Amino acid sequence: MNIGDVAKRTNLRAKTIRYYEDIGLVTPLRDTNDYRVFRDSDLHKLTFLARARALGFTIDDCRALLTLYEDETRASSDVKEIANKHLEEIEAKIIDLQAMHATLTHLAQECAGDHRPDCPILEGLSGGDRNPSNEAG
Amino acid sequence: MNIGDVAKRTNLRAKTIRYYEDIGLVTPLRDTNDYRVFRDSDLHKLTFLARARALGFTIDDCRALLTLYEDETRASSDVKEIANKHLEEIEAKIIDLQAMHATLTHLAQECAGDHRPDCPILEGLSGGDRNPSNEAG
DNA sequence: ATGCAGGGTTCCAGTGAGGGGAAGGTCAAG
DNA sequence: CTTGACCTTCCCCTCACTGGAACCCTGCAT
Repeated sequence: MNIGDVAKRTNLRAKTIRYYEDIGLVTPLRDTNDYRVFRDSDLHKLTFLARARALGFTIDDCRALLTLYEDETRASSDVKEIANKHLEEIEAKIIDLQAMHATLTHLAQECAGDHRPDCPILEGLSGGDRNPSNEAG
Repeated sequence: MNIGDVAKRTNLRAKTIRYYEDIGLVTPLRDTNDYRVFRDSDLHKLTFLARARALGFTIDDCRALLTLYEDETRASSDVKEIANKHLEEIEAKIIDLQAMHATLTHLAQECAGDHRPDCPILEGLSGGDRNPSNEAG
């Protein structure tokens, strides 16, 4: 199978697949014309990678997960550890974003949003009343 | 004021402040020894930038906000528009992260996490049962 | 045989928002 | 005069790709 077909089946872009080969995540064969030739096993790996990336795992995590995926003697605890670590990072990001959202919503609510220059958003950013992040770091 | 003092007061790193000068967000004066000399107005700008960045605004948004901040004849609607656009982006990110979190939590819950190789997480990633992202794109 | 569209290949450069670190100049204190 | 803490510029590195140039290959119609 050529790279274009693999791209369609995995919903990855050809560029991305080449990149994944570059960094050693997959190693397709080569035809006599230098075209990449993907076996079923390559397709499985790339599908796996696409799903792991869609869940937000870093490439490094994906590499580790792929190694575990291919290791029949793995311990599921190793997989779960990676997953739990990632879950914690996701939670931290959500909390950060929710804090930003709350602060910015508060500021935006107080802003008239008309032709006048008075703007509580700018006042808040310039250090006016409330602290958008942490003042005492 | 030298860059180190400004860094302490703004909670920005010296590297970041130099970068902000590089991309034209601030333009401190220079002493005879080439040291940057920051005026109060520079300090205000950098404080503003630090807060805006802490709220997740991109550098481009920060530049626009800073321009509005300095423009006494601005319309607050221009500020609010940037803020609302950013709020939407934050909301979209939160939704994405929550979806990832839900899927991964579900997979992790079903994983024993012991010495055995059986792992619903890996099965889910390899395309086993549920779709982690969108199957029909 | 030729033309062309639509694959494929490599390589280089850029993204955002800085970070790391080298090599060197400057300043205040002892 | 030396030490250590500053400051300067410069260049490469990050992460996970993306875009584009320049070129080769394939299949089909003419």
